[in-house]
Amino acid sequence: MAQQSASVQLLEKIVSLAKRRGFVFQSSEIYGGLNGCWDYGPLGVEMLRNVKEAWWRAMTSRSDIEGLDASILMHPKVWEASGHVQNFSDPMVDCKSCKARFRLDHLFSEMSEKKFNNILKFLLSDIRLTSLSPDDLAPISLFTVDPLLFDHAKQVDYLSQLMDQKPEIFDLIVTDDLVNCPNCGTKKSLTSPRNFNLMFETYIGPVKEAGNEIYLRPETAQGIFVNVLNVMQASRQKLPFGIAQIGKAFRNEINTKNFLFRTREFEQMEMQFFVKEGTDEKFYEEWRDRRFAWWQAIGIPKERLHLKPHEKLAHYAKAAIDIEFEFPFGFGEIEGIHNRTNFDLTRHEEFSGKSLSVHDEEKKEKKVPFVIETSAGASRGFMALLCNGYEEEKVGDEVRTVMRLHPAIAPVKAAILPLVNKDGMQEISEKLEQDLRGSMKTFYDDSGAVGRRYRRQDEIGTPFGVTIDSDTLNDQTVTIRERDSMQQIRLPIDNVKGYLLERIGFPV
RNA sequence: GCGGGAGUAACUCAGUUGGUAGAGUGCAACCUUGCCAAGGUUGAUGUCGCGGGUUCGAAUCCCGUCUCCCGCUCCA
Repeated sequence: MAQQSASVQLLEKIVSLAKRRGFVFQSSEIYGGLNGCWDYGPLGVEMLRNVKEAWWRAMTSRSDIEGLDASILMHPKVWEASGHVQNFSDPMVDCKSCKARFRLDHLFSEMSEKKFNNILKFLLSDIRLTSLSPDDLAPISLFTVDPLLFDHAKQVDYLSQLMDQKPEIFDLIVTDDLVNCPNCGTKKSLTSPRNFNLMFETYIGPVKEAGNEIYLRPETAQGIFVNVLNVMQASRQKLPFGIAQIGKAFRNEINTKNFLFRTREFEQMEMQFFVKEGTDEKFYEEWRDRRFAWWQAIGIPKERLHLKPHEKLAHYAKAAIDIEFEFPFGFGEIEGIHNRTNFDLTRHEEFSGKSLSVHDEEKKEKKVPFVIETSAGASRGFMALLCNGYEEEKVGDEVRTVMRLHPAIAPVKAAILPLVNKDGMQEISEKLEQDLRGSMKTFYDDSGAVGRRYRRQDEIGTPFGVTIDSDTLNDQTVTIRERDSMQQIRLPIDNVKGYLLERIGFPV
């Protein structure tokens, strides 16, 4: 077997630690697991809650952002309006010979121009194409007649759409040898285009029958859009203002991958900021910078973050940029900032028949607001923080595994440790732990050597160790040992709570 | 979905031509220790991923299947 790369080993170490120490378990493990699904264990759930809490505070501590928690199941028309029914599915074809699978539009965009043009000619001339109307063919003939209108990408899109709707046309092209498998080159081996819908479908009500299909939301944003006027009126907000929401979303990915990074069920932290048209670009830049700074505030160094603008924009977006984190497998998106324009609200107006425009007092007109979206992955952010924090550090001749988490993010804030188990040190420690417990997540441990206990805490990212020793018995002071530096300071036991609370606060 | 690798204790992994399941770490208890995982004693933990098959007998051979990792593919 080829030697595993260091990055693979690193990810496996993190996964192993996550399991061993109770951050993340595989879903349904005793049944052999479920592909791409993970459970958060005792430490993981604390940490995930901290990530979400940090985000929630950063958002809703502002006077111009309100919170919301919309339901996962929504009216099916929402997903028609959002474009997911149409765009969230890709027509795919398989090669019956080599079993490779291709997206239909990729098939067209990657073939030679000559071959592509042959297909266009075929469509315009073949008399067997009875299901194609003159309207269907008009865009193609337009492209063919006028070279100025010849836009390859547009034609590819158009052809893909056409053949998605009328797969029998694609079959004819295959039969006539106008397209073969780009992978193995076999002729007449491609299947009809089939739709792969990435939305999870289920049924509302106990009876599974046509007409009551419903989707699990593939993104949380739409719950915000359909509620924009409710929130605005209830909270008496004016433009510009935002709505923040944290919740699960579901995508039936073809492949899951890379631990928590690509899963079918994931949690988003989204804030949609509604602005007047014309101010959208300013707010887009402002939120991009603010969000980029936030990830740094919760402990990710700038060097491990990238801002990556989208080259191809989604159907709804005017501008889009990803914040990427340097995972062991490479840079991957942890948040997207999009200028969604007025696309979503306008579409919901069309599909619902209800006005979603907002009255502008200054201009005396009603207009549909523009939307700047910040959409962060809670699960991905969680994983990024684990990967970022994990470090094997040389201390003397030994290796110390330490999880460098921001104190606000760390699942356990302080470990309370009697240096040894005698002279009443345990009793004092237990009393201190009781006292701190109401204010922060603590852990009491009196087993084995103190060094071992420190190291155990290092591995789960506990930022502080409070040790009760023989001096405590005389002068009521304790030592506080800091995780990253391993340095200790001495404090009166009565000041411990105040000191810790100050250090573990959430960044704003 | 295709191809490659893997799955044995909580973790990392041994396990010979098929013959009663192993190590290290960890965990628990007690002792020792008195500030950075290394001392002593004792102890617990296994559907050998799952399901079939071959066999007197399967962790081991065969078939199927699930999961994880890698590469394609996919990721509006």
